[in-house]
Amino acid sequence: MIERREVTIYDIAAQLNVSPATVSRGLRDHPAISKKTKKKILDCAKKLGYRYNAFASNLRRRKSNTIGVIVPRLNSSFMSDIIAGIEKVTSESGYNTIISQSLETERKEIINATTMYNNMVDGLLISLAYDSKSTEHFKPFIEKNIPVIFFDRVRSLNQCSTIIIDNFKAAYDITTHLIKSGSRRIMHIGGNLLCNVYNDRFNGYKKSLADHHLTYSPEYLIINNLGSGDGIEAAHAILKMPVMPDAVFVANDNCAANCMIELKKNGINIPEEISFAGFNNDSISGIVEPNLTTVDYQGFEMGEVAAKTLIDHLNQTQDATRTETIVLRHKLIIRESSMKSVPV
Amino acid sequence: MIERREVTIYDIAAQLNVSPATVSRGLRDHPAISKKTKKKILDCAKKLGYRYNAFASNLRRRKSNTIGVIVPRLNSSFMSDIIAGIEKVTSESGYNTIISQSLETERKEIINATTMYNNMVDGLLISLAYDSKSTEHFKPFIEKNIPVIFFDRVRSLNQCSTIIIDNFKAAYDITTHLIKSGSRRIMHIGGNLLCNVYNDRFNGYKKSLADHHLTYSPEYLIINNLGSGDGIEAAHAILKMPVMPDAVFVANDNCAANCMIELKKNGINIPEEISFAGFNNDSISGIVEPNLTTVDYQGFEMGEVAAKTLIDHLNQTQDATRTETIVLRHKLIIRESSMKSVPV
DNA sequence: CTGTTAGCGCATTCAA
DNA sequence: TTGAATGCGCTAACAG
Repeated sequence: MIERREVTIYDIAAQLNVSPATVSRGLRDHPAISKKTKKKILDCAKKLGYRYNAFASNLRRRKSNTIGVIVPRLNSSFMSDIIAGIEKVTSESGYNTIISQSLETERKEIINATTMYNNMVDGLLISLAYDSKSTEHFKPFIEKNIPVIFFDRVRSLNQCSTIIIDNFKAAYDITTHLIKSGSRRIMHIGGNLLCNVYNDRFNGYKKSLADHHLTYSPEYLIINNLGSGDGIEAAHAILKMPVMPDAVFVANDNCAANCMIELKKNGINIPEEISFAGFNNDSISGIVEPNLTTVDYQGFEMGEVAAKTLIDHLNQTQDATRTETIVLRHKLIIRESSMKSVPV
Repeated sequence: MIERREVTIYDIAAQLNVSPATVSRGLRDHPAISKKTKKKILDCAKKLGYRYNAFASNLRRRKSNTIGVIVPRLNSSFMSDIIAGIEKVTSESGYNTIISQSLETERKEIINATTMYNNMVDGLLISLAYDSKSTEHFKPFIEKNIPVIFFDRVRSLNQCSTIIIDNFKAAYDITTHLIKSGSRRIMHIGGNLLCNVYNDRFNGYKKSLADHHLTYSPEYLIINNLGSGDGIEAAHAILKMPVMPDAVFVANDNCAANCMIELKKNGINIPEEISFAGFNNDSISGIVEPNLTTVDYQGFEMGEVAAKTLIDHLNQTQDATRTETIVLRHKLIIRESSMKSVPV
């Protein structure tokens, strides 16, 4: 592999008998350069096969013009929407975006955060890993005044804004809906309670039970990773219960759908015997039969808002310490899986 | 915002009365540095709040230690698996990974490729956008001897390896299966035929028809974007046909499931009246009723193989021009959606 | 095992 | 409107 030196602004400058400074300015469309020289420079750059060296520029300017994004996984349509929303805003504002996934482990989250720190992202958008407990890895950012914004899976941290939905209320409402539809023994399948999202959903569920004079029973609680397999396992656990629940509120659609299907396969009538409700309005919720009652919230919008908030922080040279919590709206989608024929 | 100078290896060197070179080496765990000095350096670095400046290093070394990945969308579980596979391999080999999505447009693909080029990725892994026709944006990489590897959605290009599955054969086999199960009027819903993946599937389908003495009829072909909505639209198109097909082979599961459900809602019996087959073995295929016959191929493995191939290219200083085409295995998953009760 | 030295390519201040 | 000069922070010869 022949390692030739890169074509630089010096090469262009030499060709054109101008100074490197002029070339630098011309390339970046600086106002104080005449149209004519600008054109000459651009043409020559193309001719020589010049490529802009982002490292040199970043090193010199001590910033990267890049926003870092860390998410637990990229594989849900919800996350993908969020990222599309983020990218829309950042690219419109002239930022690059680098994305990485923690695969739900704190270990990888820390590595990713460190890499981003060393690559001098101008700001960080993050949705936390399942088992992420520490916030140490964000300290360096905060100390250097690099804004960190949490979305969806958040942790409260001074100096950090957060973008969320009202998981408590959504869970409260969906549980209430199940109760109003005639269910009394309502079970919950949730995720790790260290995670705000699942903790809030769990608490909303409990509160609704309490407000409707139903006793919460820990036997009707399953905490798992909310994957497809977990849904199937949960179904078998339910089948073995001495008294089965008459409704299940699951903290995500994928797990809910898998659990429901497995129960159906085992002869349970949905929703007559057991009603179901999920969360996220994944496309699967409209495919599974009966269609799944769920909570809809807009990932794309969440991404946009997170990115906008970050860019606002970046632009306000002062008052960068202001912290906000933005709560986006959600809505209940009632479908057949929770429509018991039994009247209230 | 107070802009203080960064803590550098010089600061550490000064504190410790050693040379910057020693610090540089100590930090990077160079073998020729005594344990003791190494420890001193690490401690001091921590004390001063030193951060490694990746730009300076990259600038100096003229490489980034980073692999770029461009995919059409991040939102399928299949893509997410691929990326997880890629990340596994690259991170084990000490590379960073930057991911971006083209959102199925050539425009964004070009922008992303250029950004990666300017950020001096050491190699590029790419799955093409739906409407990507040009290959101009890869030329600069090839000229600079930066390996570009295509996976799944590929285009043949000198100097570029490709990782694919045998879409032709998979489609051929699945069509043959539909025929053997008693279907005669087999329809195909596919994606943009500019894309190898969809083109091959279409041709495999046609070939199987021909080999089994069935005539291919363009009226039984729908080309769309294979989204959920497209599946529903296709269902309505089918309902309006003077003679409905008795089987549909769809180029992805999501579209297939949506189409099938919509037909069911309109009173069509699946698979008795119309059999269905999809592609990808998405989780949706095991949820929809009847479960969807499909083609399984391992995204994770594809990601791993793509990344390994790339890293091989990077490591072989010579013979970097060798190009390979790797075909991964796939397998048919036969489920109820294609099990007509009608015997052959 | 450690130090000296000289850039990597660009942006920016100051001067013209 | 342009040029000269300097340094961002690190690494890799080469020389001890």
